[in-house]
Amino acid sequence: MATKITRRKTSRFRGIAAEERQAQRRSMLIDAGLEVFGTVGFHAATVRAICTHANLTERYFYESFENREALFAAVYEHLVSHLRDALVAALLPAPRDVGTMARAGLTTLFGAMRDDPRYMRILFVDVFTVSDEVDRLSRRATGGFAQLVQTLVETMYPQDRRAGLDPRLVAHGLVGAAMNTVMYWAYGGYKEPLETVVHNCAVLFEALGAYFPQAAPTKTKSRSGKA
Amino acid sequence: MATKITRRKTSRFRGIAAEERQAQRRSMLIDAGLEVFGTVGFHAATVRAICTHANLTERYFYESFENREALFAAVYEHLVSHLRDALVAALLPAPRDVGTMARAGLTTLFGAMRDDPRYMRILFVDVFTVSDEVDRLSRRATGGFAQLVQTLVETMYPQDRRAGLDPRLVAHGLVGAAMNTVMYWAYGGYKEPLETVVHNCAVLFEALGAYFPQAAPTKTKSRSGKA
DNA sequence: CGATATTGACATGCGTCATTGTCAAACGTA
DNA sequence: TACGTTTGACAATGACGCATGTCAATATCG
Repeated sequence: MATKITRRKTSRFRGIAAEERQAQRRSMLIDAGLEVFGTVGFHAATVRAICTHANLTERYFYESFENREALFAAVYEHLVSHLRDALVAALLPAPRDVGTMARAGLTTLFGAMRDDPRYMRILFVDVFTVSDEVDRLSRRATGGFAQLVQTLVETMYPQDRRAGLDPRLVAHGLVGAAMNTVMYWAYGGYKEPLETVVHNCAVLFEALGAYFPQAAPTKTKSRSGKA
Repeated sequence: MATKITRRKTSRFRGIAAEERQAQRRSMLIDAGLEVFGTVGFHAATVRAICTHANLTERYFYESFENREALFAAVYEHLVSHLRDALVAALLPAPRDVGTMARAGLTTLFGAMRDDPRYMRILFVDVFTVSDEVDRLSRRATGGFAQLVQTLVETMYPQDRRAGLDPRLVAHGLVGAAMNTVMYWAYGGYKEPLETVVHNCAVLFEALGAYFPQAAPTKTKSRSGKA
């Protein structure tokens, strides 16, 4: 063959480096994935539809992602980290009070769901049906949120006040309450004001904080036999 | 062609009437649907696999069901009505006390989930991703359970004690708590005893019963500012 | 300008699965 | 026994979608 090999450093196209162009395409695909997965659901989402939304051809899909499942995982992680950041930002400056913190967190989460209903479909519905691997991903994520709630409860209330309760179970219960509340809200078309929904969910957190059935509160109080 | 037409009434095969045979096949398909949908999930379940499990050929599938989705709907309704019956049976004889009734109901539901984990996959996971029609089905079903909880709460506590709360929202929150609790339990391999899980979930019901932030309880009690 | 890199539109191969159809064997009844 | 019914095994068809490949048009840079 030809002995002379012309090796050219291209690396720039429309003024943008190759690496950055690729990163942009990946980002566009994640946006498109959010749109398509979040509206028609994972199983009805075709690679073609995603690429059409991203204004890219299928070749570029496989440049950034192994397959449809991999894109879903990326979208999912994207949303989770976004929510986690927002949650932390909302909780850090809040007063160290269970009710107030619950309201701050729930306001952030519920607000995000109302602002972008596509989140819900991805975070709470499809994620469990994509694959075992994505399922594990979601366990870690919701476990992380439950961990947050658990830490909050454990910090707020000393050991002796929550005797007989398993903080992990309670935390997952509270997380489930929030999830189903927001889903009900969404299905009804977000009729109720955000504050109302937050309030009705936060009450569960507050009520638990005020009520520990087997507790030995600071003030002597007869433990009425059965709960 | 032949003028004589031999019309024979068969109607019996292996001693069973045609109608009953068909009903049996339908029932076997529902059982197989529970097995396959409940293990690999709806989207990975093929008609062939279902028929294999039912010991029937594909022809008989379409004799009883329009398509895979129709079978799923039938399986779903089957499970829901089963659970509803069990729940009513558990609640009717129970004392009219929120904590006790919650425990009775949760014990029934959680026990059913542990006895047959396939239920969970169908009732709480796949049902939202099958189709819009099945989705509506599920809204009605969970709405029914929430209605039950709501009625319970409204009966137990008079209007003035739940001022500021929307019973529908609270009920959906509690239902979500139960759902996520049992899912966490299942994912962990049902390590904790049933009573423990029930207790940690029932506490949410009880706590709410004992705590109405804007309530004006019968006994005068200083409303200590924050929870 | 000319060579190469990059892109976009589209085609192709491949496998899977739903759904219908074929056919012979087993069965029940006259 | 003889005939129509019921059943089970399996083939045929057609649609769909993933994943890869082709090719011309456009952009970049020496």
